[in-house]
Formats: sequence, structure tokens, C-alpha cells
Amino acid sequence: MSSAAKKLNEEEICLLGTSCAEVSFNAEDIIVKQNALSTNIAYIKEGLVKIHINGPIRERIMKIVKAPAYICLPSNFGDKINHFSATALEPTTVCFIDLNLFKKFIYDNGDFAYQIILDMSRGELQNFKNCLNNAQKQNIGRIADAILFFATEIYNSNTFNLPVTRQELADLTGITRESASRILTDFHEDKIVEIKGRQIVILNEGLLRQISEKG
Amino acid sequence: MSSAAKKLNEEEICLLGTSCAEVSFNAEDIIVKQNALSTNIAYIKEGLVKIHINGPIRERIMKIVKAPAYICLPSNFGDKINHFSATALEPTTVCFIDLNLFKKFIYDNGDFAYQIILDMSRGELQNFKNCLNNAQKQNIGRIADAILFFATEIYNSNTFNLPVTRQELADLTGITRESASRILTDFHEDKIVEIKGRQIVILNEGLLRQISEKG
DNA sequence: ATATCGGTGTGCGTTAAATCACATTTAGTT
DNA sequence: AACTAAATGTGATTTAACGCACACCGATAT
Repeated sequence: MSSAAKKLNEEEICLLGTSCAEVSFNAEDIIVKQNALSTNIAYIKEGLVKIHINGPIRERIMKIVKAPAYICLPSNFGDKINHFSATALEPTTVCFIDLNLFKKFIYDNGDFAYQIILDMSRGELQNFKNCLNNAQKQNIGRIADAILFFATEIYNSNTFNLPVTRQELADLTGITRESASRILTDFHEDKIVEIKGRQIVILNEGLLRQISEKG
Repeated sequence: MSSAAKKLNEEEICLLGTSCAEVSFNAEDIIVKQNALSTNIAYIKEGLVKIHINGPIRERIMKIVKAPAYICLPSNFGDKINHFSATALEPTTVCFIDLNLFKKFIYDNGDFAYQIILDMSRGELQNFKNCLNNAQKQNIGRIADAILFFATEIYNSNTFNLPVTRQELADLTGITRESASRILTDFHEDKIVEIKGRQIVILNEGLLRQISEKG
């Protein structure tokens, strides 16, 4: 997603090398935790991450982010507290960049700043789309959406392993685990998606898209 | 909201003056229209605006934006098409800034770029909060939320005139007009909020907050 | 092999909210 | 002042989805 890193010059990359801590995470490891103090930007170098918030009632997954991408911007620039958690869904490599260095890049390097703004713009549109889907589609449409999202945005294939549990799929789509489960079996029985545990094969993409559109 | 404009130097403000078109809008006037081509950034200089999207089923208000603020960033930076509409809710003054000029400011003026990124960060957090509220609260909590939002974020007073119709209030909270209407009368009967048409007086803020929290 | 535990599937009653239908108020026009 | 159109209120009905219950399955530990 983010190509901002490419915009850094040699000198800046050198600076990065010295003041950036690269850390590896396994699936389900917490990368950043909501409400914790933070003075870092996290650059997702490799892997897949969920951004989630502890809501008033239950957990809510705001989005799934694929490397490469910067996260924690909204946290750090508002106050110094993380307003959400980030958890690895697959083995993930993260570079923690000092906030001041990041700020320096923005000030000194217009290309970099512009790319960051581009990324954030795309992110906002994505958020709008998510909100819309969640607000106006019924459960079956949301699950169809989520499956298509993983197929097209994350894995570029109609065959893939779900990187999330049923509960997480529910948290992502804003429905209950039970409803998510029921809809998956429906899809399976109707031969729209072959489902075996976390293994997914989209059999009838056309129909799945129709379900997603119609809500 | 946005203080980015303050970060422009004299030369830049001069440039702005020559290549920026200032336009006045009345309530309900469309400022930018979804799906239209666009090569401008809109700077809301004065007034109140709703950002809304034509969803699969019905209209959806993504957010209410108070001057001063930049909008259309997500539109312009993705492709050249507006991904949402913006409509004035009150008399509003807008400066349309050429995209290239805006880009130049970002490249040349680190302060400006940083401020824009700050604004967008705050915006993203706000979006997250909205999504969360809409996803996990029941109707009564969402309406309580909306009333508190206008009181605290927009008017800084417990007495104000709703800048939106009942239908818009419903579109903002993601519920139906009928449900919104019913809840408002409930609030009125329970002496939580005095409601007379669009005139709002919050009588029992504590209880309203409790309703908002509990969902 | 047995026990334990987290994740999962599924039936059923309950409920919040949408939908439909219509009455009523308000605002803007002739 | 009368008339239209739009916005709003309110009751009755229907429905999607939740919440609860429990059964099941496949790991890992004992």
C-alpha cells in the first residue's frame, strides 16, 4: 500500500537504519496496544496486521492492513496514546521509527510527505467504504464483502486460507460469531464458497459479488 | 479544526489569493458532488458542511465538518473523481484551491504538510469512533451521541438549532427517519432533551451521556 | 487413551428496529 | 388566506439478527 519509503533519499535511509528497531512478530502477537503510551510510528515491512479497537460492547476490527504500510499515525499525531491496537495475523516484520525522525522526514522531504498524505487519503476512502458497507448491508452481504476483500485485496486469489478466526471475522464485519458461522455454512451449502475450516475456495464469484452488492 | 492555513508564509498566501476562488453557499447548496471530476481542494473557510455518500440502499452522512477545514483530499489524491458529496448545512464560504498549488505547498512547506497530516490523523480517529458507535450502539445511543456531538463539537452549548432534518439525522446515525423521530419524542417526554422542531435544549446532560455510553 | 480447552456449528425464543401506512404539522407559494 | 408540497409524528406488523443453549471437533497436555 505505502510507497512512501521509496521516497527517502540515501541519507535518510541511513538515518533510518541507525534509529529504527526492526522486530518480528508471529501471528496473534500484539504489535501495539490500545491506551499504551507511544512515541513511535510502526512501519509494517512484511506481513498482515489487524487494527482493532476495544469498543463499548465488544471488540471491533477497523481494518486489515497488508505490508508495506505505516500505522500509528493517527495515534501519535493526536496525543501520545494509541487509540487502537495492532495485532499480527501472519508472521510480520515491523520497523518502529522514532516519531521525531518521522517528523523530520515530513519536514525535509516533500516527496515523502506527499506519499504519506496519499496513503492516508486512500485509507480514509477505504474507511468510508467500510462504514457504508457495515451500515447499509445485511449480514450476508458483509460476509460476502469480507471474503471478496481477502481474495482481491490481500491474496489476489480465489483460493486462500482465512487469516482470522470466526470470531474475528464477526468482529471485522460487525456481526456475531454465530451469524458469521451460519452464513459461511449457507455459502458452503449453496456451493458459492467451498469452506473447510479456514480454507476458502470461491466457487461462484459472480454470485458472491451479487450478494455483496445487493447487501 | 484545521490550522494548516496558518502555516503558509506571506508569499504562499499571496499565491493563494491569486489562484483561489472564494465561493459562498447557502444551506443545502451542494459544494462538491460525488462522481464528478475534480481538480480542486476545497478549503472550508466559514460554515458547516456534511460529507455524504450515496450508498447502495440509502444516503449516508459520513461526517459533519466545521470550518476551518480542508475537504476533498481523499478524493483528489486517489483518482480525480469525488468519492463523496459535500453539502452546506449553514451559510458557508469555500475557497477552491488548485490541486497543483496545494501539492506545491506540501512540497515546499514542511509546516503545512505536517499540519495536513495532523488534521488527517485526527480525522481518521474520528472516523474510527464513528464506525464504532454506529456498529455497536443501539439506536437510542446513536441519537444521544449525535445530539452530544452537535452540542460539544459544533456549537459548544447545550442550546442550539439542529442544522439537519430528521432524515439527515437518521442518515448520520445510520437508522431510519421513523426511528430517529420516535427517539427524539422519547427524549422529550422523559425530559432529557427539550425539542421543538429543530430547537434543542439539553436538559439532562448526565443522563444523555449515560445513554450514549451504554449504547 | 483420556481429559481439557478453544474454537466452531446449529436450533430456538426474544427483541430491536425496519417497514408500511397514514395522520399531522410546517413552510413556502399563489 | 388558501393551497400545495415537504417534513415530521405515530401506530401496527414483520423480520433480521442477537443471545442463549448445547453439541461437536480437533488440538495439546496429562
